[in-house]
Amino acid sequence: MQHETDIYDSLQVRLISAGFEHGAKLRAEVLREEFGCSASTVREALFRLSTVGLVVFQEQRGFRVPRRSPEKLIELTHLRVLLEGEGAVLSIRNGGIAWEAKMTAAHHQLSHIEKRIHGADDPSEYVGIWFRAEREFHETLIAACGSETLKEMHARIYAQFRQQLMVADRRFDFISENIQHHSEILAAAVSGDEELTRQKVHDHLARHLTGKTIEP
Amino acid sequence: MQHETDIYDSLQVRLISAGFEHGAKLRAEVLREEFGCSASTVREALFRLSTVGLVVFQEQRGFRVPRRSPEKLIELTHLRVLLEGEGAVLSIRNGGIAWEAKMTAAHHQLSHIEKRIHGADDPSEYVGIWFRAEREFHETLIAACGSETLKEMHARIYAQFRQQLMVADRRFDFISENIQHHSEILAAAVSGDEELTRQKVHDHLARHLTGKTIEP
DNA sequence: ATTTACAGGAATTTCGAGATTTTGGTATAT
DNA sequence: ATATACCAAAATCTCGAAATTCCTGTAAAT
Repeated sequence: MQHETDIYDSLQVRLISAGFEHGAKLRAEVLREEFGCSASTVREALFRLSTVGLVVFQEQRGFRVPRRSPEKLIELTHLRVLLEGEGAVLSIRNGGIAWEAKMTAAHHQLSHIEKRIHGADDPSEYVGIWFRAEREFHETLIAACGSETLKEMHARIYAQFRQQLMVADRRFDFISENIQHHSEILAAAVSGDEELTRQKVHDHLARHLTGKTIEP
Repeated sequence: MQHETDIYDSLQVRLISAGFEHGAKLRAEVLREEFGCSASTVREALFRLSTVGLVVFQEQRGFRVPRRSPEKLIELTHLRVLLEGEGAVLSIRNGGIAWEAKMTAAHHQLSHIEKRIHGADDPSEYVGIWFRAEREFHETLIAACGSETLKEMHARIYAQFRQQLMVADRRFDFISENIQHHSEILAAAVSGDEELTRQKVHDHLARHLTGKTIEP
């Protein structure tokens, strides 16, 4: 049996991985069929997603996928830099060897995938797997920060960030840059240099701070 | 007619201003009567509040007011310092004269109330009005940061912070300290000294970073 | 005495229909 | 031509009851 929570999760995945058009209307009656449940159940899930920012709710006029906007992406990027930088610094202080090990593991995994994408003819088939690995890497970076609240908040910002970007570039033109970025972040983190880590996190995301990432 | 949103707002207010016991169960059937609506409507509001962190939801076992915990308060304080510091710095850069004017206005209002509390026999009657003024002051501090996302996030953290504290000290023993803090923040902000402002925001909240603010 | 099994009752979750509101199109008036 | 008023279709919101799950206290078994 499908639970409300399953529907919530399922919708969340679709919302951050190009499962819907930007600005599309989300009609509970329609989604109902897909999940084989009643409209009110979908409605509840959508309501929750709206407080998370993945869905826009307007009184008496239903739910929508948020529109893409350069400004929003800039704001989200700014917050990612802030939260991820802070989380990384705290992880450096509290994480110890165990965290460093997890970091290198997560990086190994990610860089393996990124290298394959780099040499692939059709990178688009890697989209899903790359998403997971990249998220895992960034979550590991702040995993030892000691604050569940910070991690939750980061997860939300990350999700909205992804939703805004929505595989802006399926050809992965940025991938070779990214390989470099990720290993620099790893190196800085493991070396224990707090300010350098912050800097590298910033540099990694800097291209989204210009407002030129999204083409209409 | 009462709208779902009204119920949401109403519950939010009660949740952050001692309207419920910590850890109390929130039964939709019970709250239903209070609002004169159906249980499902209350349920939806509670669901939304759960994604905001003001209510804890557990599958198949309903809703609760979050328990008080020193760790949580520390985490929230840490994030407040981070977000409010960042927001203040951005406001300094973007706010201009208009923002400085609003800051002095908000501070004037707040300090007026705080001085009255300082000299009052029974300060508890000022609780509500002080809450509003204090929130207004801190919201104004970041009002010109230019990021709606940051402001939203700060509002959430602030609400959870208040919920944890829940008028921990109704006698306002801290009030004279606070008067000092708030004017130092104002002075630093208006002077345009970014690092000093960050520092003053930190100092203002520092006593909540020790884990000693909440007594069981 | 402690554990397990089994009710009966209480709370939660789901559902679909009815009430309310918005939307879009058509007619009328300025 | 533009604006306003009105109406029907469609979508949203609310409700109370049915279905499901959890909880508590009692009885039986180890």
